Amino acid sequence: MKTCLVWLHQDLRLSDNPALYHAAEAADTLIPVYIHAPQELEPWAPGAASRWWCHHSLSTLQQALHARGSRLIIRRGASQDVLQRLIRETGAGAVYWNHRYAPQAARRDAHIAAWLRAHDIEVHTYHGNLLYTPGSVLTKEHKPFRVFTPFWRACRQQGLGAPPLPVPQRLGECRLASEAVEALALLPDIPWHHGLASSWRPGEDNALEQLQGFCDAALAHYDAGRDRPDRLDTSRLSPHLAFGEISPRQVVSAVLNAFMDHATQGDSMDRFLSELGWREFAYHTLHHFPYATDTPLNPRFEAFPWRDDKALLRAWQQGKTGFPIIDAGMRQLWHSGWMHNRVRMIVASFLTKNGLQPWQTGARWFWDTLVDADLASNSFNWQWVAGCGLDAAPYFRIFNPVRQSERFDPHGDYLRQWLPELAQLPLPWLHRPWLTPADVQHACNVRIGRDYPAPILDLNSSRKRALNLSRQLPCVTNA
DNA sequence: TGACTATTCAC
DNA sequence: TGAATAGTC
Repeated sequence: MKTCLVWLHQDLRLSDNPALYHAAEAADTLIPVYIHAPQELEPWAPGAASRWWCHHSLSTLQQALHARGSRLIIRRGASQDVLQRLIRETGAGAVYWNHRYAPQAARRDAHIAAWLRAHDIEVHTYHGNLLYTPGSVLTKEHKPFRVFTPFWRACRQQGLGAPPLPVPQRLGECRLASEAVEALALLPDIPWHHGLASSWRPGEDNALEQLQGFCDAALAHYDAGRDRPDRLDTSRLSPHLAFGEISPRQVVSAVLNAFMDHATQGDSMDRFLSELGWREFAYHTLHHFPYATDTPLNPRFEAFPWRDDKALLRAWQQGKTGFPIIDAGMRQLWHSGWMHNRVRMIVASFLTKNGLQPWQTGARWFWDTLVDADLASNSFNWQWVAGCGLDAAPYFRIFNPVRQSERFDPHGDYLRQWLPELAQLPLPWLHRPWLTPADVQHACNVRIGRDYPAPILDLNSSRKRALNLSRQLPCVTNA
């Protein structure tokens, strides 16, 4: 009789879950375990929005396992202690899991794997949440790629991987006691989660449904639609991927099927796949440079004179900067735990370049407020915008929030959705309310400076300031 | 996966 | 006078 533990974490799914699948093949008795140990992930323990999602994701996984006669065993405490206790209680001889890549988690897992093996417990680990194994995609000089395009080309040359695994046929019974999900106290005390609940449906079944809906509708014109925050043309799979309710292999597989079945443009498919490629690039980068969560990948930026402006930061966080596209994005984030990717770039450029606030500050706010908060992607993308990341936006690429707003929200629908106080403003002014003539303001029942803030900074001079500071960065040769 | 500015060319 | 283009940060 062989008893196997499956140590689940950010792979809260039954399908295409290699750890679960292979454990089910090998085990007479299978015990799926989730260990709540946020203290082990500090200083990057999950933020408030993530905890909300986690609560619901665990609940649905619990139900899904229950429906198949199994049970999710939830425990709290130090991971090693919990595993040790479970092994003693059950006589388990093997532990299965899918790799975690956040530096703190990866270190802990490596330590625990060594400890288990030293105690003659089998350890089986899998790369179930990535398409390519971090560390396995290298340049000819066996160094990490620092530019996306050749990285992704090298990945694609390896193929898109094996087809997804099915849900294991036989999970078997599990009679251990579990803590209730509620005992983990993941839900916020303030009634902040109403916005999240009305925006999202966590869980594996919903993730698969979301994927199929995207492939049937928006994927065909993704190349053009993806940049429009006023439309629902992105996949919105990010939180499902972040919690492993769906695997990137399943996403790839569905996208390829859609391409075969209907006339999805190759451009759109390649563009969408390359977004998964950026996700891979971020994970591989964090694998090679685990300090990248807090330290610029380009050492020139260690000397950058970031400012500390609490008032500016607060205005940005609250969506009260006076720039509609910034404020709409930040309010969308606060309300729904998510922001359109185009808008993420705009608000990040605004905070770091116009506002000169450190990218780490912005990354931390996103970490706490995003339901899709993902340490690899979040750190990587903030570094990218700030100009200190790999294959980063050059320092001179500074978004103008008004131009971006006009280009990507041409009818102002996105702005009106999130800024009701401006909803009556007609079009040229909606993107630049501070220039609205007094009589128009009066007719539209809004007074700028009273009902909606005047701009907290000057775009022109702050842009020049950022350019000057960037130009002055010392040259550090990157041997 | 920018924006700004000067310059040119067609009215 | 405005669109298109090139050069610069």
